[in-house]
Amino acid sequence: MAEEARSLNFIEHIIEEDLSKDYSREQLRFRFPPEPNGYLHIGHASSICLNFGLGLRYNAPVNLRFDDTNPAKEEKEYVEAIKKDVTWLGFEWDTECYASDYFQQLYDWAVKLIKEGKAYVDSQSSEEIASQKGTPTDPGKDSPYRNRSVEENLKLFEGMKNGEYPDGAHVLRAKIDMASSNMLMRDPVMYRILHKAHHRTNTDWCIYPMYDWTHGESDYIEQVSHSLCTLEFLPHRELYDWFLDQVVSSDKLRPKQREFARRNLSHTVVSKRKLLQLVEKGIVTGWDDPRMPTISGLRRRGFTPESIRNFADTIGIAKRENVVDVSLLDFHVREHLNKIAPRVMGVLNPLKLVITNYEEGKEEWLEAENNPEDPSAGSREIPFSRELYIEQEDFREEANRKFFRLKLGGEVRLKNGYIIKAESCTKDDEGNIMEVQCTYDPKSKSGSGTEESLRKVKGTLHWVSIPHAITAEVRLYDRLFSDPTPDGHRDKDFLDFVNPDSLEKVTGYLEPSLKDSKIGDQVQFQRMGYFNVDKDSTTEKLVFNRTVTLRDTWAKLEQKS
RNA sequence: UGGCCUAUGGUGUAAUUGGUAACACAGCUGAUUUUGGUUCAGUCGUUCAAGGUUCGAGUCCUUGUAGGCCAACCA
Repeated sequence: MAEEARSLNFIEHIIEEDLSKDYSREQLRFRFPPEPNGYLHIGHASSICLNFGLGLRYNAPVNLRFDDTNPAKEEKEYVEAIKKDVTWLGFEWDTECYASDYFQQLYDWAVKLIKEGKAYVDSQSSEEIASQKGTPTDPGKDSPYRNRSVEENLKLFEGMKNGEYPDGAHVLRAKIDMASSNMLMRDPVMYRILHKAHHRTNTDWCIYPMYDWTHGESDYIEQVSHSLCTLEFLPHRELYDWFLDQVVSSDKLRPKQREFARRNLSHTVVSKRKLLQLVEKGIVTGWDDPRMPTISGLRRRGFTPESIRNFADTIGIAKRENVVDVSLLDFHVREHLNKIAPRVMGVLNPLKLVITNYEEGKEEWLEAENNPEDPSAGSREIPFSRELYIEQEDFREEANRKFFRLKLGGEVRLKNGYIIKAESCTKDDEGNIMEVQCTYDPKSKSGSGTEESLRKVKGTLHWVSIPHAITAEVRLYDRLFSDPTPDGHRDKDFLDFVNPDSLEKVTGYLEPSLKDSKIGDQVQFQRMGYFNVDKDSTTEKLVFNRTVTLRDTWAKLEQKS
């Protein structure tokens, strides 16, 4: 229903047009083609949501294809991590494919090109080849090996395949046009020699196909109808089509490459090289550090698949450059977590509060609803006693009317408990407030229905009973970079913008119901934000991550004044 | 001294394909609220520039401007 109300993005317009002309719905097929050389990040999430979203929309299969043509960089470990991330996001691929499964077919086609005089073995060094390539404004020069005979090419290529030559001795090049205005058409390399074991084919091959030669042909083999990639591949399209021209038969579907702009997120970087630097320099603890923009980092931080999918849907897809504000991602997690996260109370910056007219040693169990957004979530009981913790920020000796919290002589409600009045406070030698003494109105108990309980007081504070509180390590995260576009400055390195305060660890005092929390559990610490239980948690020590704060209009007010 | 892509509020994306510039976020007001949360109501503000075609242009044409991509045996 909602889907029909949504307007189409430009890719969907292309598909609709194809459908109205020469494509049938059954022919639609998509693919998500990561190279297994690193972890997926939020940018990949957009691409995943685009391709799998299209699959869902058109009821078309989507392949997960590993573009594994460079054994120097790729590992099985990444394959597994990628599969886990895609699955976690909530998508199901039709077929798990590997470009390496097509090595033989690709080789056979390459032989065909050689026979047709459309490919040749070049025996120069990569430097020599590069120097002949020309520049975007100057045409290139033909290689001295460009006109080798078919027989010689065939023999050399087979020798390459059979391991008769060392790395770099020869390459196979397509014979296209050294004067093309498109650099990629200047006799691109199709194969290089690489005596390196592959994570799937092991040492079966010592020549490996290049991206351009592999990608379109893989799409063709899998009969992918729309091969979607990012804008920097636009110049590759001409070559993609040229390679396809060499093998396509008229009774099969011919794939189309179309390009969209990659989504950039403010206050973050996504290039693998830069992410790796963050890990290697110890700025973060690993690829799944909750501050990382990797899928695994976001997962650990407490982001939900739904929130990431909604985010991707909202930002959409287009062809212009963009920097999406992270606050939009925050919005989507809050939106989802607001619906599903149970409310609990936890004090992160404690200030002792003593209720002087509350009987010493007495304890009461107060009923608290688990989620006002979801009545079916039920309620639980929380202990109340004479000595409590509240947040330091929730008490001031003096404050103006805008301060809806506790001040001397002022009243406030303790959430799910009683209305209290601050009477006095004690300070240490330096003037720091150490304790607040207050009185409570015994008839004002929440939910008791008495006249006193119905009284409106302006502020409501969360709290925790000191004798009942459990402690936990709470990790408070802030954005990793202080600049919206850390890698967008020519004169400065992105590392110059690392936010030194992106992680703060505090001890939290939590209501005892949290004692049996499991790794991954998500809760809202009322008035503080959404948190989840980190994988570092043990039975002895709970560790919480703050996923995101609550919207905080008070903090904004404070900042202004 | 090249080729190609792009240009819509602070941000991202739309616009029945030439017919009232809309949606979300952010911002600001107010209401509700036992979370300064949520929810609700309202508000702010936009077609890169100049020409042209047309009854009518964000959309088509021309010129300009700005930004991006292209010279890995990476993907």
